[in-house]
Amino acid sequence: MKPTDSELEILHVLWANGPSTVRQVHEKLSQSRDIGYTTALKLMQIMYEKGLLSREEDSRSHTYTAIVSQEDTQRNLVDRFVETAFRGSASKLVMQVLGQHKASRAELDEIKNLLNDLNRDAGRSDESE
Amino acid sequence: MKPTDSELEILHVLWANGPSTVRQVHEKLSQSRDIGYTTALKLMQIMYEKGLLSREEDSRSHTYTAIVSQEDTQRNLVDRFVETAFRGSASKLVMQVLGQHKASRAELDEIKNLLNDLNRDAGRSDESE
DNA sequence: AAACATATACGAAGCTTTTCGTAGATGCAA
DNA sequence: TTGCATCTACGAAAAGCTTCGTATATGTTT
Repeated sequence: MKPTDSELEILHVLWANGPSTVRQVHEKLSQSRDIGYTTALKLMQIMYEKGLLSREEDSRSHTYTAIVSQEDTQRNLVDRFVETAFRGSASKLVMQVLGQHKASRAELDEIKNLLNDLNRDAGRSDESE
Repeated sequence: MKPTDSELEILHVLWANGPSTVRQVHEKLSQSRDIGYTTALKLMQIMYEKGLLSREEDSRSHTYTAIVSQEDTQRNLVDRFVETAFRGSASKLVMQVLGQHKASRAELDEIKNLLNDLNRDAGRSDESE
């Protein structure tokens, strides 16, 4: 189930802040763009119907929680994106991202470390061919 | 101008094969999914109106060409994607992609080389802060 | 020339996404 | 208890995407 861009905004708020009411989510969203309260409400209701969110009915308002995890969601999104935008070539995507976005040295080091591990694995499987 | 998923399919065909008629594009698309001829035609007409494609009117049919380059398009898509899916963190995206997709040793080496260059740059700008 | 194959143009239906207005319920305050 | 603030529910409009049917033009074949 692919969340839309608006739904993704809401998921990010819930992932960052944990279970929240519509009001809380709306306040966060308002910081970065113009959006009506009932718009946020409607979005979250739809996401509830879709099974993206769960909710607990408190006395007056509802508290919503993201059911889908950030990890799973991002993995799915990446899969689709690699497919549609890069015809399945993940390494092309990586090259593109690294080329056009700045990263701190710490981040680059982190990526390098991961890369070293992967390189060992690739080496192993290459030898077996 | 963000191409839709369907439009991206067509762009990929044109990028790979060069200027093509609707029939040629439709035949390529048919290999991977069910799509009517007039559907492909309509999509390409819309893309022409949007300025994504140019066309040359031959005697009987039209020959379409991608106006937007693959590089520019992918750069734009990556920008949007980093923003919406990873809240602007390009390195998170890279880590995610590297973790979940296999790459050959050659590809990994290529990425590593790029990374070394970037690391030098990051080092330089770090020192100036 | 008549019939046929194949091209484009066009309109429109069906769906999804985003947005908001309005109505009705409910807790709280005066 | 009456009214105010605030909540949910609901409907619906506007826009964009995808799809295809039908009409019409135009080469090609017989």
